Amino acid sequence: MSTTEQSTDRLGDTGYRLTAPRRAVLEAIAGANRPFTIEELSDRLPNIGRATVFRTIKLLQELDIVCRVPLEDGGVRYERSRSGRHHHHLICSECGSVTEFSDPTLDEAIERSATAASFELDGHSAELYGRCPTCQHLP
Amino acid sequence: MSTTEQSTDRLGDTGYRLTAPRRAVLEAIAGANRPFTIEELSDRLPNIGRATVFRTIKLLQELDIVCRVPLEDGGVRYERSRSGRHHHHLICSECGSVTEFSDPTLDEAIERSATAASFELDGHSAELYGRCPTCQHLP
DNA sequence: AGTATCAATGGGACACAGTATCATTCCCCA
DNA sequence: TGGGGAATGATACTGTGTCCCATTGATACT
Repeated sequence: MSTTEQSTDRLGDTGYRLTAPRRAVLEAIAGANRPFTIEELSDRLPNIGRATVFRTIKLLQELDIVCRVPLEDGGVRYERSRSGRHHHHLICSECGSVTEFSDPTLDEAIERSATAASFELDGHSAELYGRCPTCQHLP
Repeated sequence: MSTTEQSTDRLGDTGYRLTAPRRAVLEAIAGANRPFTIEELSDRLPNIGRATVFRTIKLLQELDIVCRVPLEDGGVRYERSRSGRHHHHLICSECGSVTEFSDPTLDEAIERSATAASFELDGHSAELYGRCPTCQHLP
């Protein structure tokens, strides 16, 4: 079963309607080979309203099908979530690639920090910026 | 010595000019009692161009006098940095307060995650979202 | 299958964050 | 005290995201 099929199933299962625009967005995301902006996505879907693209991406984030990737310069890109679960990002400043990783010890350290400050933790974000293995040896 | 004076000194020491607009921004920041947006800051400084407010905040971030606080909903606020050093944020979703904290074990966990992925780390961000001690017992 | 309901859409206006340009100003040092 | 260069301000522009509202269409019910 393709990832697009998995995602449409997930939409249906959660009570959301399976509309043509949503299918089109899912297909465009499946076809993207690197993190994308909404503008890029919207340009690839000229028959679909920009507001709908935003709404669909928001929905897909809630379903953990897509994740938001905050860049070091304040910009934002989105990427299809590989794991569909909680994770963090390694973001290469050279090639822009985004790698997901999960690390329980990192999450534990975050929880300990919150506890130490008597803070009731709801969620967190952690992004690591640097150079991926491929880009380390370039100028 | 006031925090504003400390900051103007820091500007002078680093070779930046001490101009009237920069002093005004520093005073407005010192007078802010909660994290602010650029719009709010700009509104409080009607005689100062918006571009200058942006430029000054960017400069103050580089000098670790001000820090950028990314919110859970994607919005951004800024706050005067208390420590002037590397730190993370505890952001209360109830009252919007921002608490700085430093935790070497958290930074170490981040470094270990990068190393495990053969990633050359340049920087990172980590924000914790939840409820501060004061807001935990509210409805 | 036919239809009613309400979620979803499209398109434009709007809000907010941030940058680019460029003529003018003014800080600082010699 | 004057010259050079950094800083300013006004405006235009880009990008991200939301709001509104009339219209469409997926789903459930008969």
